[in-house]
Amino acid sequence: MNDVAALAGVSLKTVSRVVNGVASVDPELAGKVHAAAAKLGYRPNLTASNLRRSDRRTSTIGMLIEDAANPFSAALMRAVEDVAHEREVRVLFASLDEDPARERDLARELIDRRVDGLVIVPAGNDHSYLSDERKAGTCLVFLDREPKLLNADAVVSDNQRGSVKAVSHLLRQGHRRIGFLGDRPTISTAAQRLAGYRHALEVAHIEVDEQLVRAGLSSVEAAVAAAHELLALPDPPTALYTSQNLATIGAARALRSVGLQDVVAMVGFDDFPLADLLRPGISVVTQDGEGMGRLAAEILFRRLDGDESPASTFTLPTGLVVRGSGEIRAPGWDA
Amino acid sequence: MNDVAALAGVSLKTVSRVVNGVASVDPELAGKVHAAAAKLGYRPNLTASNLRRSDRRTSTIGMLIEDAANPFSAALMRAVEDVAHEREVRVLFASLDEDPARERDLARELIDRRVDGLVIVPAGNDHSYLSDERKAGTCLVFLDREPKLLNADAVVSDNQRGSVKAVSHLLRQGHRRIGFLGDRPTISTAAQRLAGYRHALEVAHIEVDEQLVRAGLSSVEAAVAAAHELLALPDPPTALYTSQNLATIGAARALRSVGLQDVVAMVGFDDFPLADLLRPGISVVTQDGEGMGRLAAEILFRRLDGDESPASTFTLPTGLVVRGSGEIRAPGWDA
DNA sequence: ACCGGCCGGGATAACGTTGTCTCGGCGGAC
DNA sequence: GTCCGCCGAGACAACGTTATCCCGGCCGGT
Repeated sequence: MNDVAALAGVSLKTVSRVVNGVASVDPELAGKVHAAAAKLGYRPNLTASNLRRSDRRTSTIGMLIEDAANPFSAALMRAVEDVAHEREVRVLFASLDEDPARERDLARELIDRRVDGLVIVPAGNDHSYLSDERKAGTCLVFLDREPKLLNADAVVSDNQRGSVKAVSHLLRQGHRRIGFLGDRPTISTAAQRLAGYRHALEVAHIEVDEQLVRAGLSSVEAAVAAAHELLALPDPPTALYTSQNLATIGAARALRSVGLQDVVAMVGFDDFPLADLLRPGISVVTQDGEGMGRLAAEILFRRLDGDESPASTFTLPTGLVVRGSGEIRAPGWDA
Repeated sequence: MNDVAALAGVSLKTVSRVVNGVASVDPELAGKVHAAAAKLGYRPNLTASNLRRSDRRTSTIGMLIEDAANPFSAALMRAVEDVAHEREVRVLFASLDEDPARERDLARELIDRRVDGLVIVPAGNDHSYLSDERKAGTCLVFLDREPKLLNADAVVSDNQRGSVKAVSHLLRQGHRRIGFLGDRPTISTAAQRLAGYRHALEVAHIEVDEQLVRAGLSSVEAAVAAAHELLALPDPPTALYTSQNLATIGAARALRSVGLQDVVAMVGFDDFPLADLLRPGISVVTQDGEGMGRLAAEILFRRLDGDESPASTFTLPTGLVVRGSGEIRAPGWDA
């Protein structure tokens, strides 16, 4: 910038003004500055600019997600990116792989990098470590899972109700022995979905058979194995509720490998591409990943624009998409 | 930092030393500094630190991709992130949606933000705008598509050979009328895949029927429509080669909607989850997205570590996964 | 013609940190 | 006992930009 000023024969400040497009600069001087900048290949240093600027904004937000390669996380990222892009804000991301320590370290680091705000799909169950940061003015929005031991905005799906929707649907087809496949209950969404399953059965006056409940599945392979175990029980379930994507895919795989896909009903939580092309199509409870991501980003930017209202949690409704697998009737049921 | 220094009764520089873990600081002073920092909730400002530091590294790389929500892009991102993470480097990303102007603007902006390097899945066909930046020392690695009018490293799939693999496989099942569905040929990978299709037919002494070639498909819906058009021809193809993910899904959808999935053969380029669960399973040519992403990132970091060897393009081989759809024989063929 | 106000541009400091230089103190050796 | 050397810590400048303040000139009004 110094060199540009020298070459254009103006002061440093005038170059700064021209670069920032301040209107009150003499067009002739501005032309000289532009010419000099072009000749020298001058590019402004946005990190230095940010350091000095009074608004202290980096035009960068951080996003901590479960795994960038996971389709649900990817949808959230893209939605957040789109909202940020409208404001010329870029996104710094990192995958957590469900590791609470990694969440803590990365959240701290991104804050130290002076991101304007942070969208977090948390891995841990204690976010009190962020309370100082929040007091210091960092904007935080939790996504998909609520914050624990911390007061902050959140956008989540109605996991429990979604579960109830899935299980009631199976109950309506006459099923009474419904298997549950899901992720580790330390993950709050997984716990809520399991709670919804229990609740739906309870309301229907069906006692939960703990043999049919397989939580703690964190891979397709684990889900396949668990589904096979359930199907091999002396009194196997006539339907499966798979409370997570990988569990759904694992169960679909397991059912097909033993040819039971038209016999055992199943409903999954969370949609996935091609679910409709399978035979039978997989019925699912849907959540609006794109909507959740957009909303989280919008809340974040509203906070950055000065919204000081109390933190709150936005719960987005789920839907039920009927494709065949969830409408398989229980044996001997003709309602 | 000033306040910490004051509270600890030491100089600014000593605080800096303690924060950066310089060994030669008196443990007693270090303790005081740590206590003061904790008391004041001091957090270092990494942007300022980076501005001043002599290595001029932001520990940030930029990544420009097609669309974060697209599974192939997502796999690339995750792979790059993993390599970066090992070096404590974070990733700033942006989706381009195949818009060359967006590519140019975002590349410039990320460079102005002083990312240490850039991994680009380019949208445009002229990267000469980056030649100044490259001369100025910015490290660039192109991913999935080679740079045009610019000398830079690249990691790509062997698209043409992969296409040949797919088409030859169909030829071996006796097919002579093979439809082509693909993306816009302005995208270099799409062009290479179309070239591979033409080449394979040429080698087999089969003239390309231009009626069977449908390029320019950029959505599942367009692919569905194009597939239906091909199937409605007076002399329809007996097999389809779909040279891209969305085209493959569109064709699978179209075939199933008219019940021809066991009659018309198909092979797709690029694998996708659940391809094996469909009936018939979809045979595909696979590319190693994770490997490509990792390699691109590794090349980038090698450059950042000072590798000055001439830029080169790394071409990764493709594989063929046989699942059923590609092994459907041509009518009357019993080889 | 003189004065006041307004506006464009320049000098200077500052943002929060680190590199460099220097100084002071302590210990060991002659 | 004195001197030298080494090591730990502080003072100061600098990174590349922008905010603030001020100055000078021009124009309009009296």
